[in-house]
Amino acid sequence: MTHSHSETVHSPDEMTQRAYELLKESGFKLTKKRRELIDIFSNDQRYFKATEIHERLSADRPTMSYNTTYRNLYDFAEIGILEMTEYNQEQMFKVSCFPNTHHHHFICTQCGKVIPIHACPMDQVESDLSGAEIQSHRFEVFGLCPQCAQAG
Amino acid sequence: MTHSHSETVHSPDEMTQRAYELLKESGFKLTKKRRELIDIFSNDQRYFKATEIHERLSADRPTMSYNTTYRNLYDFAEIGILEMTEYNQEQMFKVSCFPNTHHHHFICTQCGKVIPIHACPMDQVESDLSGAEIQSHRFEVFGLCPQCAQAG
DNA sequence: CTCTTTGCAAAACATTTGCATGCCT
DNA sequence: AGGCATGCAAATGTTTTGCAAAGAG
Repeated sequence: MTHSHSETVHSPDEMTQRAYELLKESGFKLTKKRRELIDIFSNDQRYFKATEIHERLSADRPTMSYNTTYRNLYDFAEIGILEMTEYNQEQMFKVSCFPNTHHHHFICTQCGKVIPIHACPMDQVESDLSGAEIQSHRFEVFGLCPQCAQAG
Repeated sequence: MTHSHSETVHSPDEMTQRAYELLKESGFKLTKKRRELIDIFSNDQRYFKATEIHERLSADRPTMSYNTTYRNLYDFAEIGILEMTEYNQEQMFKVSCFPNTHHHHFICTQCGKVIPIHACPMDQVESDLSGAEIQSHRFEVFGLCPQCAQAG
């Protein structure tokens, strides 16, 4: 086990604590199901499909129902516990990077792992967009991570 | 009517001809329904929802069925007649930019209009991604276009 | 004790598929 | 004529909703 990209990989405990704080700040209750959900994301800081999450939660323990899973995933994304994006025609979820400095991601389309990208294109675009009201931007690079590229 | 961003707005005829060529090259037949579909996109070079397209096709003429609409939208995206992206939790479609030089877009989240962005961040990211196999990238800026910003 | 969260079931919605008929080339 | 395109209807898959019961603070 090497620690590549250790700059953005935090310990499960750190991520879990951060998630609990965000729940509290936003007035959500900390339930057993939510703890299980947060555990999955904290222990594997990559992108998951909603169905993958639901399967994991159903594996050994009593199932978390689909609607509760979805409700929590989307709620968590809204309050900043999770990052959400879409690729391979699927909605994907990952625990938010922490600390939350602005950055972008390379995302492995096979395993969901991310590699941080420090360049941000926004400083070069303002000139093209005078008069427009910028709300958000998205910059993502997709491909195979070094591990998946070797395996394939 | 001013011609802002005229560099990427081509005449409906140009877009239509280009679409017909792409259909032919890819072995698809040019049907009446497909011509209607292409007309909509050529005459309004912005992003549309699939449902919006379907409604337009159903407005005065005999309806194009949903499955034919979807089949064609996704087929057209695959052969390069359309560009496809996702925002506001919806799959959106727009006629491809022509000529097809590499660039990115500001997209108005209200009306679907686009403004080209000429900067591409990819030249700055390679160093972060050694060992990875890059397949694609996505860079999009969202907000309100000058017209929608003023109206709102 | 109160209010949120959860489960269940069903609804809503978007997309896909199989198959018979119809239309381009 | 032959093969792709289309419509219909139904299946699929994902996300949402309403409501009663259970759990957290």
